[in-house]
Amino acid sequence: MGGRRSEGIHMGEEGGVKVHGWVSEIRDLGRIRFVVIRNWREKIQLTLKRGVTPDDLFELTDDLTQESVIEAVGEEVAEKKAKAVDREIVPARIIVHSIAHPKLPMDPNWKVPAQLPTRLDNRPLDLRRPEVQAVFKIEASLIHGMEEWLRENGFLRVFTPAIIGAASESGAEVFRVQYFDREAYLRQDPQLHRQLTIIGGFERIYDLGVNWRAELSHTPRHLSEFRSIAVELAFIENEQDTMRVEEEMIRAGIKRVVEERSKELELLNVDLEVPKAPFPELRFPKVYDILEEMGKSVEYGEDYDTESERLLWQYVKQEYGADFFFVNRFPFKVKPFYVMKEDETWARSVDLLYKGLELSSGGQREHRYDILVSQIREKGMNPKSLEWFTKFFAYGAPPHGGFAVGIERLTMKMLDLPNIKEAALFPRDPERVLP
RNA sequence: GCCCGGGUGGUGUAGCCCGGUUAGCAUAGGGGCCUGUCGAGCCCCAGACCCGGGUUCAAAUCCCGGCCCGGGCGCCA
Repeated sequence: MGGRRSEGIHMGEEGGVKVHGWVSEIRDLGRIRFVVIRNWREKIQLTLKRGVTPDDLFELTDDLTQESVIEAVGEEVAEKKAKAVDREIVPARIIVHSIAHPKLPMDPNWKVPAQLPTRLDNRPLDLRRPEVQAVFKIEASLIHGMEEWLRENGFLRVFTPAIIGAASESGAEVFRVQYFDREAYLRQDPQLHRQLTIIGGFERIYDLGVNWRAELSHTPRHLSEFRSIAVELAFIENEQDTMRVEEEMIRAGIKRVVEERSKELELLNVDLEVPKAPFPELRFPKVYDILEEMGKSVEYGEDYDTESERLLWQYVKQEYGADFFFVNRFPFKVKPFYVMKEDETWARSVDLLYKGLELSSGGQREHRYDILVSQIREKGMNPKSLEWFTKFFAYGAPPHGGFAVGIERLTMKMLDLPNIKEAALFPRDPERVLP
């Protein structure tokens, strides 16, 4: 406290409490007036009575509008009569910080629900809703829990570059940026630099950061800008080691949410449990048989589609009662050059799916220089263009692997949100870069 | 990028198929009444058919184009 903000507040000899917030409702009954304020913890009702409350407080609150920002000092009512609030205060003093324009572009009280585009156009007002704030409180706890687990297990947080001089993988579209007199790109994934950090002798790392994809995706599960928690570890036996880390990290994140966000989960009507480990693992080529049994035909050696992901969830739900599951040993031909092959056809390449949605890709990476370069050729790429990356594998690379979990996707599925944009404060998609 | 669906007061919707009233309702807004409201209540007021073209005596309504939005697919986290 202190400074200009508390000027004009005098607690009085008898003391009192000080509250602040955004005006949620004003109910004027003539001789009595109620002003309900909300902040990110609670709702508080200020009760003003004619003849009891000083007249200047009535005059002050005459001009109040919904969403105005005020502070108040007063006596807390011990036996509050107000039902739908956490506290009731009889104010002795009110400070108005900001009068809101009376015509709001949407209603944070949600008497008339707004559509998602309207909400996102007016996101700062939308964010005032306790249900919306709950999503981000939960997300923060989720990340806290995952980071805590990683640190306790010897992982070091690192920052890898967001601007890269060469498109990091084939496939996903990249955003081009002007980099002095050259062209550069925003990273789609911190993948390759995590590997180079491993080669730099950092044995267990994670990078919590932003990724960009310039895909024209119009779906409820894609963002042009998203965050991932990307883990890489050295001296692994095989891809199973990365899977164990991934499932424990996720369990720790969810455990934290369950422990400290019960109020928010209840508000969102979400019944959350920490998933059991190990997560079920499905493997190619058996995946084709499972899908065949479920009436879905996918050509042997090819990748599956979105519908298959949902069918496989249905399968593991029936067989194991699980929402999280791994799919391992993808065909090498559908995965990037850097994955480690198990044999000629299949790779130690692992996806983690949650409720039928891909949450992460990962697995064991190829660390042997000659094989890595030959895999680049096999992909029809020019080894020269990737030399900036591959050359360091010639100077000592340990066996390693990792994964990158999409944070908004994890949050969305955990809370059964209908759209991933609900899990980003200010989401970016092909149509939206403002606000 | 391809395929579907949709744009009505500030917000959310009815009306559109089957063309013709003052375009209805809720909520927010303005004014009034009310001493315990809590989605407060009651009375009054103001406020809208995405843009352009076409068909027609007449278009929110039918047709074409554009713009915007949502969903499905592909790609991926």
